[in-house]
Amino acid sequence: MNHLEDDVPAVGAAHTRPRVEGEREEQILDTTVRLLVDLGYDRLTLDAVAADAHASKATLYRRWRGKAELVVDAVTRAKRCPEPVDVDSGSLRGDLMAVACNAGGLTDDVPLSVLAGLMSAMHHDADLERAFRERFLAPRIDVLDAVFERARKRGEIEAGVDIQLLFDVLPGMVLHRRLIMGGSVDDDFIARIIDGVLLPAAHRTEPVSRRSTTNPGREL
Amino acid sequence: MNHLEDDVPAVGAAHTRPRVEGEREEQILDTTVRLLVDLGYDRLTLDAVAADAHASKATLYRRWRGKAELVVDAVTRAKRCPEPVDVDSGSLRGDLMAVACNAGGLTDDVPLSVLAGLMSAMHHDADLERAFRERFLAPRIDVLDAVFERARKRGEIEAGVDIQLLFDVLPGMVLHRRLIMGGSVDDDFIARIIDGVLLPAAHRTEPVSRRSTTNPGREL
Amino acid sequence: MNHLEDDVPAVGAAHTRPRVEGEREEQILDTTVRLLVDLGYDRLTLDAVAADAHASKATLYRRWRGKAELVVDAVTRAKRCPEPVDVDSGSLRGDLMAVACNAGGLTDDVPLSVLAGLMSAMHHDADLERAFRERFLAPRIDVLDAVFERARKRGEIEAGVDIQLLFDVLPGMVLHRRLIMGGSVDDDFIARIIDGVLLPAAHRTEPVSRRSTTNPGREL
Amino acid sequence: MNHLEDDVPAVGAAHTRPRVEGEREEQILDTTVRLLVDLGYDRLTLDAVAADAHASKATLYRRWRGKAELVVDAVTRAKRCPEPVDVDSGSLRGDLMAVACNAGGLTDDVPLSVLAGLMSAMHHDADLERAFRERFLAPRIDVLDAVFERARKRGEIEAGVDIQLLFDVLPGMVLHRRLIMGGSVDDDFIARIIDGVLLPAAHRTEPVSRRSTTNPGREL
DNA sequence: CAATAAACGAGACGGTACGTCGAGTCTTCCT
DNA sequence: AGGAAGACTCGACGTACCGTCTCGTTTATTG
Repeated sequence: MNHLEDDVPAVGAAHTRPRVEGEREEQILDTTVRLLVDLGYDRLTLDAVAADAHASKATLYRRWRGKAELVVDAVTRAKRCPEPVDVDSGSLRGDLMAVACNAGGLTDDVPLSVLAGLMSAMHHDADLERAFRERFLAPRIDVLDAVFERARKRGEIEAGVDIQLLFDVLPGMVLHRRLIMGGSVDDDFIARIIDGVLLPAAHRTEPVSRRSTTNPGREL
Repeated sequence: MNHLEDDVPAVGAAHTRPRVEGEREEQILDTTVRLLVDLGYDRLTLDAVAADAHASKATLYRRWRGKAELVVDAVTRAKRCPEPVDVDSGSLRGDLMAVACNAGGLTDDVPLSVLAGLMSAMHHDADLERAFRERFLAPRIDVLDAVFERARKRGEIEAGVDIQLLFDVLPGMVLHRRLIMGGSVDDDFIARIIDGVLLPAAHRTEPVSRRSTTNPGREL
Repeated sequence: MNHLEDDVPAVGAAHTRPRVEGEREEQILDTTVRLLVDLGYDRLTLDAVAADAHASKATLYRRWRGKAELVVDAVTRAKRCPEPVDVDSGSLRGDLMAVACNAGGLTDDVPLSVLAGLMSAMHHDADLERAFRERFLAPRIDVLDAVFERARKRGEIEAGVDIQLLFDVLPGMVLHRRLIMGGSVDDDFIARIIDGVLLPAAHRTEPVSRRSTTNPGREL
Repeated sequence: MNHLEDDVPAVGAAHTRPRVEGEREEQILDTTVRLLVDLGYDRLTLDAVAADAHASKATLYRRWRGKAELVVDAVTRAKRCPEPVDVDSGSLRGDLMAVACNAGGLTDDVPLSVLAGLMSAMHHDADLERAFRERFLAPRIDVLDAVFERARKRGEIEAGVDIQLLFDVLPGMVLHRRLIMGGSVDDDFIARIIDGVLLPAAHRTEPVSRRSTTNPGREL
């Protein structure tokens, strides 16, 4: 799966006919995202993308390995699907709110519902999973990692706290609320997660004892 | 879609020929689960189920509206897919461990990968979503609700804590770890979630201050 | 295929519930003929017959071996499908007209279009072919044979004429006109066949010479 | 149903890949005819044709509306199903023998058994009937018409004789003998029809008297 | 006159073919 | 030279019908 790597330089583009270098590719990706929003992942067909983007299916398969890769690329690179941006607000809470609620964050509708469609495909397609991980996940992971690292340096995270564990809290809860429980996720819900779950876990002074599982008594 | 509703108990059962009432239906569901584990949701075909269960496709479509419904029913009712059981261990921690790690809990492989396959289908099929919600989700939600309610009565959950928020923590983080991050989830990971995130959020004595932010929005 | 033989005595029939003896059987056959006329042979389904006649499919298959046999029996025995009757009018021409144009003759619509449907099935089903031959064909052949035999005795058929050959003329031409050419067949057409083809062939005084096939000269 | 009309000649033909234009189509038709001979019309399945011709069912349904249309086209155009040829032998008898006994004539096995299978379908499908009539029937009718016309000009057909009536004699009697009576038809039988029935009807000098009937109807 | 066995309606079942649709590959034609 | 157009193979889909089967009921005949 090396199709997704060759990010064409987009050489100023032709004047009359939009070749598939850069400009043309974005049109296809935008079409894909638009159809994706309208139809959902599994009702999206490559024939529809081809017809709608006035592209040939051969062109699509020349650039992308298949539906899943195209969608990953579309969700990653399309104009309306911005990259997450890391903003140093000076506090862990502010950083998390910024990451989660800005464009490219967890409150966006498109990536989440697309995620649902890709999940099953990823399980059986290593290339797709790698592409998804590298192109969609990695930037988001990097941003969140940076946020937690800054917080650790600021002393906002207690010493014994496992940052890897904190990592799953925000995206995991949002995912569950949206995809499983079918609820809506807005900035307020994000704030409640941060204030009610994440920060308490980051701040806890006395580590919870793990003495016994069956009859731990009252103090845990 | 009322196929999933008519749960014919068929306790008396036929003596000679195993009609699809009860016994036969379970065979089909078990076959479905087996193929599901082997192939995954999207590589599962109804032709394969029919052939493997020595059933006719017509029979499958007579009972279930399609692949998604069959899978929901299979994951819900097949013998190897047990219902979650609520065990009162005497403590919130013990209850959560029991709920998450026992059969039918969050560490089972089958339901999670199936979940991934169903998610996209659910978005466009209200009947399927309802069936999934009522048959798969509801019992699990009920158990978790009961666990939290007992904990609240025991005083294990602080007064101002939003239990609805705590609800998403465990399944959400497991979901994220398994489906998005691709990690494995074992009892230890569950324990770390409970001890490191959930219980601190339930216990927190002083609400986290909200003064330290550069971009607080409207006092969120 | 012995189902078609047991022509039930129809013992006065019951008073309340119409068993499949005699009376009930005729209802089914009549339903069959009605649907046959409406739908044609290949669009007729046994489910439809069963539903329409308020009979069980099991009942149908208990009496008849399948669709083809049922249809043969229906066309043969239904009230609206009378047997051909042999009338001695005193002349070959009169007899032929009577046989062809009366009820049960060649101008009836039902048997001919049903014939079309049965033909292909007969080729691969010896039982069906036998049933068709014995029940539908035999009585018609017998009548026609009798007609020609009487004509021969009367001297209406020349000495050297092959009666077996004459036999095919009338039904064959009607069949061709109706099924292949798509034309309609009425009494006048029958008369033209008889007068223009059959009787000349029966009367011919000088047998046609068979000298040469490629260059026979003018006289043949 | 215009699939059967666009007879792409594709004389130039591709040099590398045999598209379905022309060459590929013929392969499918030949496969169809071969299976048709082996299995008969009603045991022929499009799945078998597709598998045997290494074609996709989608391709079959893209070109033909269904089994019946495919078969009509196959019987009409396949290499082993030649068109009837009109040979002027100099006499009516010679012409008829040539038409009936040569390739594409009435003694061929394929068309007749196929005919039986198509008949019922034609009754309910106007498109199919039209296609069959135009593609299969028309050339055969034309040839026979030409034969009779030449005979009329030669004076081999008496003045008052209805040629349209003569038309049905040969194919009708063959049809009846083959499909209904289940007999075999060889060149000798054809000759007997011609000599014993058709030519006497064409030659008759004195119209058959109509006085000898007890039930003459309205002077028919 | 009740008990019993046969025959019934209803309709689910396994099987097979149907006709449709989407994925991914390939060729032709056009710019 | 490279893209649009679209036909191709493959295979799963969901539907329809056939002929078989079981169920529970009704009927006609026995004990």
